[in-house]
Amino acid sequence: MASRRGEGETATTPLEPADRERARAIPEAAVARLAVYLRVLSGMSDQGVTAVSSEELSQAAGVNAAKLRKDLSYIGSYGTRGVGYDVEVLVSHIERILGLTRNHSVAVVGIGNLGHALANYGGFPGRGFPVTALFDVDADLVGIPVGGIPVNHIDEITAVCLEREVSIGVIATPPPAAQSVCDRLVSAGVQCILNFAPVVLQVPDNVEVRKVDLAVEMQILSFHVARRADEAAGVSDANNGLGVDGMVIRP
Amino acid sequence: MASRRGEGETATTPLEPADRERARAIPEAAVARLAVYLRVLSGMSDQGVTAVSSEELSQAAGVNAAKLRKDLSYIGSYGTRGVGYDVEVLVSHIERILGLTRNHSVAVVGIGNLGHALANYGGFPGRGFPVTALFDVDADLVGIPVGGIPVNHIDEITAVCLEREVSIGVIATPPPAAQSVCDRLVSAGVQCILNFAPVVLQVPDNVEVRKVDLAVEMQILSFHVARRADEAAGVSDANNGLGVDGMVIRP
DNA sequence: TCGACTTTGTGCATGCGTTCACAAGCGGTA
DNA sequence: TACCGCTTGTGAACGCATGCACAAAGTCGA
Repeated sequence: MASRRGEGETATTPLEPADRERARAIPEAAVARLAVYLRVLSGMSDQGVTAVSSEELSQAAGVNAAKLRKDLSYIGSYGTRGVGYDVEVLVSHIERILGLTRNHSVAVVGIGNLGHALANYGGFPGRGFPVTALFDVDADLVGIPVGGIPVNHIDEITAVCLEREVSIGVIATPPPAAQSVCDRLVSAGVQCILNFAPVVLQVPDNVEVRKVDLAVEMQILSFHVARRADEAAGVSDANNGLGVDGMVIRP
Repeated sequence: MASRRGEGETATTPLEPADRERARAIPEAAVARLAVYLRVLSGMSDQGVTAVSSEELSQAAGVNAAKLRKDLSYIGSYGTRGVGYDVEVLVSHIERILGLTRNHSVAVVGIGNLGHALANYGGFPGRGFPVTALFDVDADLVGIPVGGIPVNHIDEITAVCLEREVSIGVIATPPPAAQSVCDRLVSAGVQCILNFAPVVLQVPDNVEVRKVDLAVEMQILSFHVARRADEAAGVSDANNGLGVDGMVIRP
């Protein structure tokens, strides 16, 4: 209702000024890793582990220990020298920094194969992201519940998103529809979009877009396959010097 | 056929030594963007566009023009100064560099919601990635075709992957099964893996893994929501310096 | 209480990727 | 043919992220 994000934001954690400053300084890459640490830590917590060292945690998360410590230092100093980190403490601080103390309701647009998969994900791994709205153009789908949530028609995006306070929109439509859907989400006040359509979305500056592009991922892998094959097939190492260091290699 | 990658690699484009050297020097980030350029260019090609300038192309791809030119320079100099690039020429060179001249057959493991979606993707947007094998543990699924391909039991991974020369494995299983599936794929000779399971996979050095982690993506978005809300709610800018002792905090 | 050992937090250096700015090169035109 | 304007290709500067190495700080045992 009237709880547009305008003012007090008192509903959630206090978020002290110092943290806010810190949050702004966290490198994007570190944020992504924090999310991974959080998952690993949650798993440990479930198994009754209460303390962990940077070495253990880094190994479980598949990163360098120094990098992990630096990442954690971005959110504050919550470790104990000589001992390590308290799992619960770390979990709660990472959750706070990542904004997981709020409830982010999610809308999925495009109930095709992928949309179904997303709708059934059921809040996504771990708590925190309830899917509260589904949309599609197809009239045959409208009204039918998927994963417990009824599908609305795409024309209702604005109304429904505002009503249910959707903060994250997921686009799983065919490419041609993506930009139009994106525009509607934006006009409904959605400021974060996760885009699965292979399209470069145009959005205002105040909207954050992340894209998941399967074709691109496959092609990157393809590149590596090709590189590997070339290395193997081509003269194993007879790249007889020249080049290597500097990109430049002119004929 | 004896077309294992052992020797001449005569089946596909010649790939001259100079290109091989160049390919090795292409930054990972640039490879990802090349894939995007390729899609944009393909779209232009379909619409009958034959030439394009770096400015136009960069705008369509959502990147900086200088960056685009540098990215293209990694694969060679195929533009014409004062004119721009020939769309077809660029398409074919990017395809070659990305290794899309070969056929990469794909195996999807885990035919749940996501697996269904992937199987039905039908070769993925654009040509080049035929899904040739599906696997699941569930005996009820085995034998039933999904997207035209019959599902095999997970125990058959090695045999089937070798037989169908699978070069890319996609893991869409629940988290606990992911590592075991990964190991099987690796032992079947699969050197590239796209992992949708929220798990950090352990693989030998010669295997390339890319992961798509929805939870992480959502959490990154959540972080930005939180940051935005804080900026809006918190005294608009009264971050009156003195941000902790810490580093950074620029005026 | 003291000392030895362990692990964090971080200044610093290194390397990679992005951005800038401009010379080189090409087509069109007189 | 010679000039002019446009666009590419790239050297160089910059900035961010990674990794190293060590001092600071805490625990544990004697």
